[in-house]
Amino acid sequence: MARFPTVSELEGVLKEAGIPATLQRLAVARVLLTAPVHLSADEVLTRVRAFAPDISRATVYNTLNLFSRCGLIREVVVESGRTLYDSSTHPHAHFYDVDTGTLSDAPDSLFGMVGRPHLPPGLQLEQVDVILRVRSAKASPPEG
Amino acid sequence: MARFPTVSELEGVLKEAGIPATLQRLAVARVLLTAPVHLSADEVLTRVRAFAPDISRATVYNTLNLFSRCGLIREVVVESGRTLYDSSTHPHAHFYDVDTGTLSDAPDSLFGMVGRPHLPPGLQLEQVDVILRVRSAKASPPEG
DNA sequence: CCGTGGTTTAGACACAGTCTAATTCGGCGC
DNA sequence: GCGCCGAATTAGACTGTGTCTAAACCACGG
Repeated sequence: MARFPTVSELEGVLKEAGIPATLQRLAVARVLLTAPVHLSADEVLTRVRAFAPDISRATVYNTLNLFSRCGLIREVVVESGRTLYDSSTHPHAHFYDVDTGTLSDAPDSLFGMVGRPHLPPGLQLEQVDVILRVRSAKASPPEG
Repeated sequence: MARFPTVSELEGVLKEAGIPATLQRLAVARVLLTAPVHLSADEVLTRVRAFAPDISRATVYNTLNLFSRCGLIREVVVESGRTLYDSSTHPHAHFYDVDTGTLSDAPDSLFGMVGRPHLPPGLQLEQVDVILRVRSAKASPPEG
């Protein structure tokens, strides 16, 4: 997929994924599916409330898991207790800035290893997570 | 490093890493550094108590963070709220079986992409995490 | 023997995420 | 329009990881 859907296309996107559209789900979709973002569940909740003020935390979590299971978004666990949700589902690596906690997509050139690594028999590949942990590093004073 | 240290070598290993040896730390080291394992903090705590029955949870967490910071072990966050500690610190990819929750080391051939990907300027690479999420899959009934 | 700095400790705490049981919603046959 | 039913949503309790704090402890040097 190349383009992000517009708001009016969201209902179709959910349908196509086999997900009955509800107001709450459309609100989550609007936050996560219409532009490239990396958000925590909590940030999603906050943003979604702009469109659906009464949505509950549980519903956001349910919906995130649902979307993730259906391949509409991608879960990225960057630290223990810190999960981000990525609009982009196509295989790609991530930069994670350990100082700022910022996640960003890495250029495809950094995702070389994938293809189809031959696995031990009986295993089927679900997903490949590649996280390049970086430091934005203003600190490198010694060694001068 | 090729071999895992023996129990009697542990004190030297800690010294070399700049870590004052204590009974508690030696106990943790014994569990994590003398053989290839992938353990959660809780599993470490349980096993450590075989050698140091009165060690506290806080100390185990402190020590795990300390060892990790000093490059003696490696933290692998496999799921939100599930962190495993790996005896092996050399760069390598992991298999994570999402059904059983088992983590295992992948052959080096699967870690092709590394080397030194040229990063955006001002970023310095801390660590590369590659997790191949697999399913042990007894379920593949249709498509027959 | 005492002081000092690092280590350990129990328990409180913070937070992400899940679960449960009850309510609400939305479509459908009547 | 009315009532029904399964699905979706909800509040709030709950769980499990991991951190924090303040006190106790320990080893060592003076």
